[in-house]
Amino acid sequence: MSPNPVTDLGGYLKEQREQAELSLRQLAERSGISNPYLSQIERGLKKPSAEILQALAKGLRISAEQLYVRAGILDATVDGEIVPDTRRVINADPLLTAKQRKVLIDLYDSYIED
Amino acid sequence: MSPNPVTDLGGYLKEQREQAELSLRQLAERSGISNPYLSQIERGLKKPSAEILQALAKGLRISAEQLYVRAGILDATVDGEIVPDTRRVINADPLLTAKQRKVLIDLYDSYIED
DNA sequence: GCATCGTGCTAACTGCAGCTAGCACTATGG
DNA sequence: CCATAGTGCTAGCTGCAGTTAGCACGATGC
Repeated sequence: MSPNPVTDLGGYLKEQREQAELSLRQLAERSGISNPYLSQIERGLKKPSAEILQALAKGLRISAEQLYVRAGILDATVDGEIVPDTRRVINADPLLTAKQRKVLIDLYDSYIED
Repeated sequence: MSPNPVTDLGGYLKEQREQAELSLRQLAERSGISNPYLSQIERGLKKPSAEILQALAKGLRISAEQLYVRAGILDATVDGEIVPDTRRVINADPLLTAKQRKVLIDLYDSYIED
């Protein structure tokens, strides 16, 4: 599935941070937490609360649910969970022209097809 | 949408507990937490972590998501949503890296913003 | 009367999340 | 060569989540 089978929350966070090209301090400031604490979270020395995870998700511009699942406080897709299929949503977006849809879908496919 | 306009987490928990006809100690034991602490949570004196909420949800046989929303660590949104917001779906897609998300979002924005 | 069992609550402690201050290191560049 | 600005990390503290021990009050029952 995922290109990198990261199991731990800290490693996942670090990976996301680096892919977003943010330094520890930058992400910490954007998330409103201290940089030493973020460092400790990434190395698995401290485990953050849901509030912190929410703030980090915001700072990383990703959804909090993902982090909750990683942190083990949300079960991944238990009850008819709505994990919307991105391709379908793009295809159904009325704000896009057919051509734009195709570009986005092609780009998206190039990302997820490893 | 919600049948009962309970605003506070503690009151909501107490309500759920009483509807399940459980005493403080019973729910506390089923959830694996101490009864004084549960008492303080219900009266709003302490605010529980996500782990505790998860345990309480299990003890009450309700979904953790509801409690997370009450606790303000999850945005209510999702299930009532009719037309999913493309930007959000892209941002929440676990198959994408942060960088890829950014590219897609930027491209998407360039399409719809004009 | 007084055991005793159930209810929820208070008091007081422990552990750890999350903080501030500051260190060590590597560029840059004057 | 030293300044200074960036990186991540360690040390040490504070606040509060969550604990155990035990209190006060009502029911039941002998």
